[in-house]
Amino acid sequence: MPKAKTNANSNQKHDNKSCSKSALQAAEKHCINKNIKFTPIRRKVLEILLQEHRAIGAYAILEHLREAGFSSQPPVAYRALDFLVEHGFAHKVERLNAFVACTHPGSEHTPAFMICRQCDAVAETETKSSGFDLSKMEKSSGFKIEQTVIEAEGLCNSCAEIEKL
Amino acid sequence: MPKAKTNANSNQKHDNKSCSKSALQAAEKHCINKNIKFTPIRRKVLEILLQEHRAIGAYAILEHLREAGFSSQPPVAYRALDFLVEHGFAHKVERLNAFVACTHPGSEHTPAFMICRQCDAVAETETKSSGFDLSKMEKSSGFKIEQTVIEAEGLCNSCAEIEKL
DNA sequence: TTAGTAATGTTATATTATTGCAATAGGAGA
DNA sequence: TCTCCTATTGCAATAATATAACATTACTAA
Repeated sequence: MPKAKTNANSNQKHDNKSCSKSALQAAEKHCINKNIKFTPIRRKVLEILLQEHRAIGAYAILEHLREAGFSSQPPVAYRALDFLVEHGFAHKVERLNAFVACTHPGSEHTPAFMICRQCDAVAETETKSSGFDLSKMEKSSGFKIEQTVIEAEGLCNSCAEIEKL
Repeated sequence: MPKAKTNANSNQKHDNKSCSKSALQAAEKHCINKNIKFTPIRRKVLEILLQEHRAIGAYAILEHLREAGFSSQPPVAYRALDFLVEHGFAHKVERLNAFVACTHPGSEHTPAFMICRQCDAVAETETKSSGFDLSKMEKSSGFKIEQTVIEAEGLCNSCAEIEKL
């Protein structure tokens, strides 16, 4: 994160508090069902991502952890993030070397991101519903796809409007 | 580049020497036409990428530069890479934090990459011919796409064959 | 020639990420 | 309960990637 912008998505009205609360509960439930451990650190990191509501770097997460009284050495954040990404509660945005909470965890999906270069908002969409057909690429190349990174950078709706003026 | 593998694409027979020579000449010609400066450093970095024939990190490039008698401070490599990427002679593979020579420079295109996790080969394809329809995503979201990162990770044809045995 | 711009050289430092090992916690079976 | 096993956490060090800032040189156009 080179530039630290104040408030991504400030245009969109959105109740982060309650949204993040229910997302945390959903994650908790999911972990109990799957018998995986949603430890305090992991929970806290997901909470941070949900509150932030945009992509943030591991070291920004560490700051939040320190403020919350957790240990704040880099591996703490990276291990929690690995866990969250592995289990689909968060994604890494490669273009930004940053992490974002998943907007529809639990279900298997191939995420695609739209990153606004102006306000840093990161919107997640389903790959399938965005006109991407990975199977086509697999068939024509013989390459066996296991994971994909699909990220578009540009201007979000609001910022594009502003730029027009 | 965490793992340093010996020889990506060792399966594919390919004459790197002559291929890179003609690619360099093409780049040279293109720069003359467009009146942009293809300086010795920039040329050398492109040559390194072409010879390598896979994605390599900036610091690996710096080693090659040092061996070739060029200055080898990080900015040297990053500036040359910025130039090459900006003018379409190379691409950055975000997933690997590494760079690769473009396989069809000159023409406007939106590249997509297929990265083999086994042999580190990186194959570039055209986004359009791979079943991606970015305009769909733009229309449905109102997001104005300026740049895209499309990278698939998995097993290349050869490595998938080997794994079957 | 000279002034302006682009490119390079160099030092330092920022940012992102991992390794390795010790300490601890929590669960499964004797 | 005890003990073993494994997963998690704590911590120190360092690796890997990338940029900032500024001096110097080279090229270019008036």
